[in-house]
Amino acid sequence: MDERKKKILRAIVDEYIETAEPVSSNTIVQKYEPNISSATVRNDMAELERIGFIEKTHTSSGRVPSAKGYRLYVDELLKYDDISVEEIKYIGEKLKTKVNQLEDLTKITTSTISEITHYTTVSVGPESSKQNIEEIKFVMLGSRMLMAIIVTEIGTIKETIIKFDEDITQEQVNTLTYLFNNKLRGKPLDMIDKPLEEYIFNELHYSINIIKTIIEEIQKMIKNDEKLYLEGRNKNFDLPEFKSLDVARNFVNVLDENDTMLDILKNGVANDIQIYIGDENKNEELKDFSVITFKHSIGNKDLGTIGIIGPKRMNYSKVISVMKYISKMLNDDNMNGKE
Amino acid sequence: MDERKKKILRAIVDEYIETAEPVSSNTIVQKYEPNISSATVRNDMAELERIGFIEKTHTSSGRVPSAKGYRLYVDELLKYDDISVEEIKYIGEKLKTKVNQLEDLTKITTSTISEITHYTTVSVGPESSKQNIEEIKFVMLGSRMLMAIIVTEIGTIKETIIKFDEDITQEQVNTLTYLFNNKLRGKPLDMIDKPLEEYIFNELHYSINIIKTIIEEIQKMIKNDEKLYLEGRNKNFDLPEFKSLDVARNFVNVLDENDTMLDILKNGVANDIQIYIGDENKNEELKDFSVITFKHSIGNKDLGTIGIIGPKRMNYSKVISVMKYISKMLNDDNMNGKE
DNA sequence: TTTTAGCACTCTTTTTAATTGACTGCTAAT
DNA sequence: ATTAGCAGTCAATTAAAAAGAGTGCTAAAA
Repeated sequence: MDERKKKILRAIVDEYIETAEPVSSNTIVQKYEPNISSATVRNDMAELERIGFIEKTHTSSGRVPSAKGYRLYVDELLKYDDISVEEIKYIGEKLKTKVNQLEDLTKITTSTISEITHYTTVSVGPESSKQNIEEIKFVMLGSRMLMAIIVTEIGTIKETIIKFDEDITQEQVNTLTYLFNNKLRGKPLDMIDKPLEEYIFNELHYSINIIKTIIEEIQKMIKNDEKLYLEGRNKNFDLPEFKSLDVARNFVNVLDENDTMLDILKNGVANDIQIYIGDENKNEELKDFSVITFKHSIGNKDLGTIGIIGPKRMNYSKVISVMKYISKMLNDDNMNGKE
Repeated sequence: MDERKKKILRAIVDEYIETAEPVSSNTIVQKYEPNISSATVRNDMAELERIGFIEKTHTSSGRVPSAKGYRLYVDELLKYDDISVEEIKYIGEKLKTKVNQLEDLTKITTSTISEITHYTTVSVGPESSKQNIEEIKFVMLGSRMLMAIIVTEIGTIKETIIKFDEDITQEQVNTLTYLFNNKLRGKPLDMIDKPLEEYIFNELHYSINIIKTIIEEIQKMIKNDEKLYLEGRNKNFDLPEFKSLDVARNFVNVLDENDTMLDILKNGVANDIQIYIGDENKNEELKDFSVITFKHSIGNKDLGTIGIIGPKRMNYSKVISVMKYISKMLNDDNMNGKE
């Protein structure tokens, strides 16, 4: 494929991303390649169509990129520096926000990306159950109520309120705290399970209900933690592809049964951007969308994975530029700043 | 206004709520009043229009209810028992869910209402800043990190993580705990303010930064608590009125600048249902919608306010029935069950 | 050999006109 | 007081015509 055809393909994708309308040979000449004639463009377009990079919607329409076309565009034709000074400033402001919790940073990052790219953005925090426990604290909030606080080795804090049907004493709480820490320090969160319940019960012979409740509530909290965080849900509704009821419905469905998105996000590879275009998504309902995921981190602390979902003609250049830039910022800040 | 006219008006509103189409005299005869002729209905409709309860969309169209018509319908023509056995069952199931936090109960109630009525539902918890403090606990999570836990007199628990730029000792934390409790027990949450900061500083002469940070973070948490909780945002999009771009846009806007909804919810009167039909809403953007709010409670514990927003032709009967029923359930449960 | 002007052809979109259908309001009869 | 029946109105639907935006191909020019 010669250089001119590549330029034309890029022009077609760029134009289609901008307008969502099939691109005609004339448009290419006027906006991208003023030195060749539309007939020449037409010849090249015929060839590009033959080898499968572009398609027609009907006999006499302009061309739209095919899945293969988008793929080539993303892999070879794209420069990732599509970010303005204003945007850099804005990102800087947002990332300055002081957060007390790693999760909050992920949320801020998520909403920043959504605001700049205008696409729906989802995220999950770092996988809770694999994190190692540094310390567990139990704080009595009443004779039948406890708060469990777990500090992990990477510094995240998880807490939950636990209520009992019977009284518990400070002394019991102290013993429980000692025993939990003794057994769990340095171990991953998913060590809090049924066998642990039996172990603790055998050691203490306290009311099995209290021990059971504690373990169950902590498990519930860990599971709750893996919830999808979602920002900019309705941003997409302005897009022309959402005039199709089918497309809109699929979109809403995919976000609702959030297992789908969770699966995709969990597939992320550390510090690597993954791009799934249309059919490349495993889920049938995503066939009209592209998903870009990025598992971000500070140093080697996993920060969870962010995913952007938009139409196949999403602005790949902008999205990927912003992701790369934010990732860089997070790591730079870490180098200069706080511990 | 005679009995027959009232029946016809009710029929028109009911029919319009169901179909969203102007109601013709023939429809009334066929579905509601088989023993009178359509000409008679037409005569009555002309009169109902003259006195302002119904309107035409054009010369030869059927009638739709006017704001005044809805008002009469809601005030006088409606029975509030529009709830099926399945729905009662479903509500029962949902309300059985064990919760550790009052806020979670509000969330469950909110989502239940949204699921049954198919309308977008919003809620706020009980006004935090007026709640009285029962106890404050500070738990050290590291030499520069603290968790503040506040238990209020009505039993809600609020907690936040606080990070410092300098070290703090367990002894300092103990003193702070004593001082905070001494000063604040029995006082409302909004007593945690600038004057308190000065008082504590004068007593202790600890690093002003630490004291300042603690107070600010707690204030931030309290403020955060007043966030709108929103369920079923896109339920409305299937309704025919949302085909109008203007209506859809207004709806999205109102929910986004959530101050509007917060204001409305805060206007609630304990255990009373408020209904705002179309123009009765203060906010211009709500002119095509109706909002129904209900400030619910268990015994005399305020549980916050729930609001339902839907088209003017919303199913008032169902919405209000469900609200009343849930309110009853909550209070009955409380009588029989747990403390 | 590559590029281009030009024209016929195709398909969609827009515009216009004609028809149908759902109502009401009124009049005259019951 | 009610109702049958019919003329009149407007919106919605259907049909037909015109306009417009493209392409592909051919033959000439570079």
